[in-house]
Amino acid sequence: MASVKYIKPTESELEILQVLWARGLASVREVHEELSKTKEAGYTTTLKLMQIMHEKGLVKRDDSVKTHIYQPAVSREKTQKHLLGKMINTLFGGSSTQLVMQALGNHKASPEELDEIQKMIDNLKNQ
Amino acid sequence: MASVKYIKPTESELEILQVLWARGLASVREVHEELSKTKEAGYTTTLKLMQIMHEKGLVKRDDSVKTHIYQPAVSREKTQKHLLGKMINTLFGGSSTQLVMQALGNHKASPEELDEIQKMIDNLKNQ
DNA sequence: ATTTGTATACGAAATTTGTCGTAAATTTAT
DNA sequence: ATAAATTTACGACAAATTTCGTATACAAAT
Repeated sequence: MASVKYIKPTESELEILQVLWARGLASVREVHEELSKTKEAGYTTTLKLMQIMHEKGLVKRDDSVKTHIYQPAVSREKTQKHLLGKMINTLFGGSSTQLVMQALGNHKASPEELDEIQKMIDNLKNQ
Repeated sequence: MASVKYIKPTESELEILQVLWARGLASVREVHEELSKTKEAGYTTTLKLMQIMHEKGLVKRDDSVKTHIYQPAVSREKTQKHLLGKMINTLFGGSSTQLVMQALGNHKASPEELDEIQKMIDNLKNQ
């Protein structure tokens, strides 16, 4: 059982992963254009970050062509699970309920979304 | 309107804040003892971190006595709100519902807690 | 063929974070 | 009063993160 160590993405790496998760595949240029919308950064900075992410195993890439094509090597769900778990521990005293209440209170959800959550709660109760 | 810039606590700083939030007041020694239960670190490391936190304005302290007494200068709620908001944006594509679903799915909540959440949802709906 | 543009590779610097050793001050114990 | 223990102050270092300049390779355009 070769346990694969979880690699915690940094803040900047998460921004890049966001783009890759949304698009599936992307070149450095494409990722950089996307990030530029909300952030000031040089092209080579993005390039370097993505190269490091490749070394770490956070992304895969096809470098058989001149313009390398990257894709995520870690799933969005697993990353969410890890970081959420950590946040629940270090910020909400281990109580996921506290986190949920805080999230619902501060960040408006639509009635449809609330319905969805309610359904999930019903499911959890009937187990 | 002198806008006060929000200071993002680091991982280690959050651990210290956790202790201070729980106790209200504490000396470096007390914080360090608490942290030692789950973590290996030297006393002066904790001291240094808390001094830096004081410079940053994350904690207040009474240094009129030999053993300085620290207390949090930022509220747990505000810190939760900030970091949660950031996580929703960088990891859940801006959807608090996604985060809530993920949290409920992965981190078991008791029936009582589920009731509590349900009540909150009902409230939000009737607005 | 030469120029222009785009891409990667690489090294290096600046920052941040976490770590700890040592000195100085002060309190407590002998 | 002296020694031992505790505490703060301070500097320095190592690792991680982020940034960018420059060199090199290669493709496309002229």
